[in-house]
Amino acid sequence: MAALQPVRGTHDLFPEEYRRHRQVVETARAVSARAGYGEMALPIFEFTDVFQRTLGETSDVVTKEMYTFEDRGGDRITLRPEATAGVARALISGGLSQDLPLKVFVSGPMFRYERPQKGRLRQFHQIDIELMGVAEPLGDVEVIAVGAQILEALGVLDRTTLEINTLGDGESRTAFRDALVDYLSAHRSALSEDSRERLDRNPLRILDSKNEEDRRIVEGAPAFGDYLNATSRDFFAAVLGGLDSLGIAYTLNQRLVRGLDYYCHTAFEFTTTDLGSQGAVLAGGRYDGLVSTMGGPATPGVGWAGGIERLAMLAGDPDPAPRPIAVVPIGEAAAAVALPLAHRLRAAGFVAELGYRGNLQRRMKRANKIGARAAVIMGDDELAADSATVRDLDSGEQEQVALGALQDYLGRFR
RNA sequence: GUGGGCGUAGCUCAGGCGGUUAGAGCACCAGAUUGUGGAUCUGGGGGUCGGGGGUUCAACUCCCCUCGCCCACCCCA
Repeated sequence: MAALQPVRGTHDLFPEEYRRHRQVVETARAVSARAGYGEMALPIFEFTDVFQRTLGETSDVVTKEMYTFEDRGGDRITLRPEATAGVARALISGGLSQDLPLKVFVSGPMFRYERPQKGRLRQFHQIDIELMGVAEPLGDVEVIAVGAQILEALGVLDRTTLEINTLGDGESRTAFRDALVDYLSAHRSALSEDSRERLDRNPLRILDSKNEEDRRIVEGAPAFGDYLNATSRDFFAAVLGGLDSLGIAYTLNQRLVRGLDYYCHTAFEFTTTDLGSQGAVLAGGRYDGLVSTMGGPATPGVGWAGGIERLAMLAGDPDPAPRPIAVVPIGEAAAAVALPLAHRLRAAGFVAELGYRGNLQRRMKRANKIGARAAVIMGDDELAADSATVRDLDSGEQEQVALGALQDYLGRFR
């Protein structure tokens, strides 16, 4: 299109819609703060290496989905596709491994170079918490519980399902992966083209295939549970036990997987069926190998990310904005008084709107349109009496009030 | 990246098997109402019919390309 338009997959958020986003972020910030997670800010871009190093063998594919470019100094830069790698990098470069556990809340824009669809933009927004330095299953429980409390506070928990699985520790996962690849290789010719490729690249993902024939084959595949060693089984049992004790409902889903090697133990997603095929609203897991993969000291970690757009679509309307008081002068003498009056009202904590032009009727229409709760009308008559006429725009009743008593009187409209 | 659907006013949409001034509702502006909003009535502004090219005497309409949106696939670190 010739006309000016935003870059594909990006979106303007005007105040009305942005309030829905703020509701999600503010709720998440407040709830996570009660569990001891402090908000931090991260750069919106990093050296490409920061993200690429966390992607391992699948990087060929995933790199194509990153927003990457070369800056003027010739450095390869990537707009962050998620927050976890940035937190891990900050932990390493900030020397924070001396001061664990690290408990942080992050929110803001993320970028992926993908074809947009419902709930999936190129610039999207996430909330995110990370708990680093805690190897105990209690950490997984806390992180999931905070997510559940946020969903509850947003009123969407009952429209989501918590799906959970364990990937076990490294030993278990390797054993399972080998068994799975053996099994699937025997059925290679029957797999879909996509899955034949996955078999080499990211075999666990085949468990999640939407292809019907694939699913038939997957039904006969080895089960993850059979390959878990005692350590892994105990860990998972402890996580589930913690959730049980908190009354957090979950569904075991053995097809819920993560492709990369540093993931281990718990993987979970809060999903919904209300958003088409982009069903995950808040998802995460344990990543004990991440920090060392990036070159830092071995540091366990667990966390999640939630999609703000998706959560905002599910959540109800946010609390309405406070309704303004409209200051309505009639004539120039009154206008000279109205300006400082509106200023004083704002200083006193009122939301005050002073129109910019127009006669009384015009200004009253405007006051109605912006949803003003009351109008403070001032003309020559009121000025002469050092007063203003205050009209309740809901009831239509009005009363003349001395300027000295005005703020007090307007208190009823807060 | 692949496949499908859709682009007409700020918004939601109608329309014409190619024909001269392109419509409605809502929204906006003005007036009825020169010190009173919401309701009603009257009038008004606003469109290169997404963009480019082609066919034609004539294209918003047909054809091709392109951009964008939506849906599914892929991907989901």
